[in-house]
Amino acid sequence: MNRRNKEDDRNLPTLADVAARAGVSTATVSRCLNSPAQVQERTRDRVMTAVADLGYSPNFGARALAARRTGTIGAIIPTMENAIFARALQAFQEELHLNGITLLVASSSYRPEIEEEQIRTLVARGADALLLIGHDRAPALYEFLETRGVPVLIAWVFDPALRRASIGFDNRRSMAALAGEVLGRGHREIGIISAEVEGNDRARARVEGVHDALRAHGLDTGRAQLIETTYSFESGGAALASMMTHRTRPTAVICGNDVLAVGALQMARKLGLRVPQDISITGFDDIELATVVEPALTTVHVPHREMGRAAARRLVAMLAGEGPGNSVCLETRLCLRDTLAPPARVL
Amino acid sequence: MNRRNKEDDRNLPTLADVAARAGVSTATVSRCLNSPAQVQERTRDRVMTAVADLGYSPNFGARALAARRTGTIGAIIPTMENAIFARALQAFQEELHLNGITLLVASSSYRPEIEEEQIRTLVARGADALLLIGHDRAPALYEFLETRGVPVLIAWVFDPALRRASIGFDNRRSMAALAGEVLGRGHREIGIISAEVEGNDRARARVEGVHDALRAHGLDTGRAQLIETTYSFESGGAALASMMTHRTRPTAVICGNDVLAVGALQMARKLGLRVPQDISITGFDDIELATVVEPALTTVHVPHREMGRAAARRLVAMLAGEGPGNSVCLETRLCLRDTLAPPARVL
DNA sequence: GAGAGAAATGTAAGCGCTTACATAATTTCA
DNA sequence: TGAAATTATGTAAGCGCTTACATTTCTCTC
Repeated sequence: MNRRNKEDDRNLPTLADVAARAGVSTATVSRCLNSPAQVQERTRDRVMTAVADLGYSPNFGARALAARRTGTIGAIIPTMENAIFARALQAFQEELHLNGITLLVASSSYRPEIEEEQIRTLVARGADALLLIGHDRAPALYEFLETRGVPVLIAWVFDPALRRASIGFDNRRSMAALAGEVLGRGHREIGIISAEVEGNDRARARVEGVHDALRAHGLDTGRAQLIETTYSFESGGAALASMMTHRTRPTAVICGNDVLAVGALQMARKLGLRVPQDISITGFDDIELATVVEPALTTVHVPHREMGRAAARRLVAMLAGEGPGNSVCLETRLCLRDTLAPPARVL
Repeated sequence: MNRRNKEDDRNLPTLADVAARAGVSTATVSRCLNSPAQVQERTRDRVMTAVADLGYSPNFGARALAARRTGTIGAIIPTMENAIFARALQAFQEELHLNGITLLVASSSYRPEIEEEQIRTLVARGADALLLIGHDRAPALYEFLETRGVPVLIAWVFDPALRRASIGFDNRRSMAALAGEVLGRGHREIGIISAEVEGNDRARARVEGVHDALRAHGLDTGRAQLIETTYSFESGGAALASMMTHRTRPTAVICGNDVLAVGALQMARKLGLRVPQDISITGFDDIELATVVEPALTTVHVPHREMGRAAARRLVAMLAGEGPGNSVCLETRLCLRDTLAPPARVL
């Protein structure tokens, strides 16, 4: 037996109330709401009037219980404060909405243990499917999702070697292309400022991309000074400052993302270095910031919005029973702007 | 009778399975999960072992139906692409998570009709409570929420005249303070670039704040040229360009938010105007962009994160049965940086 | 206009949990 | 030591929907 909270004594109308008022069975009302085409127009009108009169709105729990799905999809991203995730998430949500699906959101702050907890939480909260960022996570988690029958789509990465459904871009190849531009301009002393690679396959792939480019130029990967740091302007700045204290100062600093790059850019200025004459700096992502700073940042454009939209469509299809299908690789685009130039002739 | 999707033939363990395995009743299992203190330790251990062995996870619909609450709170914001909303939402979500509550997210794209639809959707999706931005919306919507018994908290604004629970800041007074600084430096030809005020009480209040300041200086409010536009760099730039074609060109342009201000700033540069020597520009919000642009933007700092966190706490309290309580007014802070200076002596 | 087939509607059995109330076990204390 | 008070557990009645299947009603076709 159920009682209602003392302060919640209202009695919301139920399907049965609507049915009674419209003079039909509850099944008919349910059909009016879920597959109107099945119901004769005259009947439907009567029912919809009753719905409106009563101010009826279906009970979510009951519906989810009976239908065995909730019409919600969960997304777990590192943080919404990062514009790229926020932007993709916005597109993702808009597209889900078009399909009558609601978005459950959680964030992991780049912490695997929090992400794991969030995955379990969202599943327990009835997420019919999940969008996750990157492949890196414990196999047990994938097993858990598998046994629960929750379809998962991995975004932000494209790695044909992994068989999971994913939609993203080739972090490694994109970064290699950018690094190729840097090396092609004659830079030999390279610094890399990366997000922490532990549990972050995107960051790792980008670093590897730089290494690929070095190798392609016949250079030793050990030659590039690598600093891993947290995601913020300050960290980017601090990393650059630290690099400049080294015996071999880099002539170009390749950053794992635009935020680190802008932080580095500002620090370079503060240190009296001219960009790009004294030092070149590159980013990754192409957030708005990249074109607002002076000089405009050379970076890699990632179609975040498109990725969010496509991810939503894919998940909807997966829920509709289509198999996971192939992984999708979106194209990135080099944005050669003003922070990259050949190194000064001097040494 | 229910059938499962053909491709979904798994049979997840239920409470009854756990109960059977642990040799207790379903009630005891339920208690172990929801109020463990009520169960003897020995029994609880046995139950938790069974839960782990079976990989049990409660069915969300059933739980929501029986408990008459979902443990989710919905938030509807204009857009996540705006860093200020993303940031507040991130803090909101983190705080909710601490309280075991999951976040449902929807966005309205600043469109009242979409917002209304989203409100109804989130309620139908079982949101136990709602966070909304601003007061402006149809009374029928508030009535709907009232009859459904869904607690609502309004964020981003503080208006003691309205009796709804809210947590925000005084947009009008904050902007009046900033505009006061502008006028105090001798500017008399003022331009205002605002977000569209229709259905946006924050934008309206900010414009009124500028008017307040004008009046306080004994000036006619009609004196300020007002352009309403959409939220983007481009719009801000276009608005500024348009203002500069007027017969009386403003010596200071007060923008409704930082994004418009940065857009205006870049356009000013493009037009060959020096900021702040030829023209002063101010923003509102203090997003990261404000300190990254050159010259750094004079603006109003809004404690977005704090607002998000406090909103979460408040809603949790409301769900716990505490009344709506008083509205909360957070303090903003003037950030006088480099885009504001006295007007050139020439005319 | 009878019979077959299609379309619309009704019947009722769960979905898997929570919790009021009943009952059993344990503790307390005079 | 036994009655009362306290604590732990069990019983079972829903929560409000969806949908398989049964039934009724309509539409053709010959």
